[in-house]
Amino acid sequence: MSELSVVTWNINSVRLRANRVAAFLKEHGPDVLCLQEIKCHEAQFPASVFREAGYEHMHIAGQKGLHGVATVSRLPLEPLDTPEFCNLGHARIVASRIDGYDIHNIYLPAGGDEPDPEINEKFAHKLEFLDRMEKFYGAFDKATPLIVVGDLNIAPFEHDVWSHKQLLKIVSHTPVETEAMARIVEAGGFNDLARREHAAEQKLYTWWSYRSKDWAASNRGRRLDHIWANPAAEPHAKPGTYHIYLEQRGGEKPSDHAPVQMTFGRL
DNA sequence: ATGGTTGTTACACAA
Repeated sequence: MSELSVVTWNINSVRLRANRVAAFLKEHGPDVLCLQEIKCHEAQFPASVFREAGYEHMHIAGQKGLHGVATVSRLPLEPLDTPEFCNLGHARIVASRIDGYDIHNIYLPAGGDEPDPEINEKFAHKLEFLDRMEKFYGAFDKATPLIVVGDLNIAPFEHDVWSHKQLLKIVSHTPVETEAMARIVEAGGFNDLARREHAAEQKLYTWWSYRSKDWAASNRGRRLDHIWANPAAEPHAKPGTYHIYLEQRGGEKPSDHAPVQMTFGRL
């Protein structure tokens, strides 16, 4: 095998959607699946479902009922130290090395409703998390292939939201957030692979609110889920392989996020 | 402009 396909998916409870995930793995067979919002402890993670699907290697950081991330892999996985982006001890990051790539799987804080750190401590937490990411990735060795994926809860560009104008004061698309994200991308030398693959004018969404009668008809989405490659990894990201599995937003009991995939060459 | 839905949990809260 000469390729390493990586999928990131905010699953919004892995226990509730274990069967959906297993069917997805059976149909599409990515090499690596990075899940966010597993919403359970490590011990409650449905590991047998993944093992039976051929994903024997797992790195899980869970907590009771909230947050939680897991990276599962067909290939051997080496757990790495967890970058300390969260100052509240949440299970929001797992770092793993798979086939020579460092893969950081991140669930960035949503940040609450009010985009003012003075009155909303969740937003302050989000900004602190972003600041720590900028410092960490600025110091990260650019020669080590690094892929950063996850639900970053920010839609950075105009066409990453259904209405730029209407969302400028909505958490996930405020200038203070999108500018912080731009600084992280700059510091790490990252390439936002969705935008490497698609023109800036093309609308791209990976999340649609549950609070909509018909998510597909109204299509008021945002691109919150990301796949970034640093300078050592980006040349190995295969052109034309970026994909959003829109159909996973449909069907019975979907997550509010769709899975997103990119394929890399084996190092 | 407001309220709309979902998941985990325990009699709200986070998203």
